[in-house]
Amino acid sequence: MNEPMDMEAVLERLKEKGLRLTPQRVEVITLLYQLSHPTAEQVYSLMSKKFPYVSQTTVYSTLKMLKDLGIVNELTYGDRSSHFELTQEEHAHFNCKSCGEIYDVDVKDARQLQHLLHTEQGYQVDFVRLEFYGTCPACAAGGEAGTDSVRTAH
Amino acid sequence: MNEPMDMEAVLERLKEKGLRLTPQRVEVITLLYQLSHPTAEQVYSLMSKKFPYVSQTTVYSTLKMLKDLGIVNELTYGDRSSHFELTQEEHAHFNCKSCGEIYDVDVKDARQLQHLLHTEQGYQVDFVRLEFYGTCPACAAGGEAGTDSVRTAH
DNA sequence: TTACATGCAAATGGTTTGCAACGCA
DNA sequence: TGCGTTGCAAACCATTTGCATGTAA
Repeated sequence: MNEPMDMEAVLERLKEKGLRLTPQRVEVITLLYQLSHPTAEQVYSLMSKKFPYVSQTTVYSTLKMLKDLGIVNELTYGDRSSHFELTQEEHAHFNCKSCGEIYDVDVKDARQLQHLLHTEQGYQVDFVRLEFYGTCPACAAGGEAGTDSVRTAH
Repeated sequence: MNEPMDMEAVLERLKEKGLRLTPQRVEVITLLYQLSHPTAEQVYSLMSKKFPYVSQTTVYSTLKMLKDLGIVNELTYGDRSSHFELTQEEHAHFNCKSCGEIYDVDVKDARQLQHLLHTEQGYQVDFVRLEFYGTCPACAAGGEAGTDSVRTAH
């Protein structure tokens, strides 16, 4: 499993960008290293123990800043709130419908992963979600024909 | 590419369940066949042309019913609203960051897909999201130890 | 005549924004 | 002194809910 960049490198990255390493920001980052895919609310709740006067605004803005820098990744599911994780390459998530935990799993061989997850690790896979993000051929061709209009398919 | 079940089969499925084939429901289903991964708002907006007095409530409840029956799949992204599609097996999505379109793509060979998407179809893949849903080994072992508490990881 | 559906309006709740106060560079 | 940062409160907005009305079997 790939590891996220270490915390010192993250703090260094912020300094490079001229961003201040406030106690609140350091604590949000620390919690991201300690927790498994927390929601903003979970980060806020735990921060409140050490910083009673911290605001949700600060937690949200810090998470947004880290996301914009590519340091954290936001995971959205069907439920209301997003989950956050430190960016790592080459991994997938296994979401347990029973306990709700989000597990990081290796994805060296994506094709066989679903099968191997079951036979070797005991995960029962009901559903796989695979999303690609990037630029489509039409847009890459310079068409810049982007529209928000609804298009038919099928 | 796998196709979704045809519309007559969907309507038959509702009848089997004792659900009424109201004009509103038939129109929502029809639009799901005509549109590419629409949001609830897009469905509502287009329905309003044919049914001026349709309510958002009906659109949302119909989409939820279809989702509960496994007929439609809900896709959540970082932006606010969910997108809906008729359920199909063995396919992935390519989300164009330039035009915003969501493309269905084949995923016969998930391992090589990212590479093939680029070399054979011209898609530039920046990011792949792969999510598994199911039951983890601990829960499958009958522990039913599910909690909503935050757990540490890494 | 009863259970299911619809639609209006209000509530919900995660997230964002406006703005004044704060504090490091 | 200036600008980035914080935090309170209000706004935002997709979605859900309460409830009265409508409708089909």
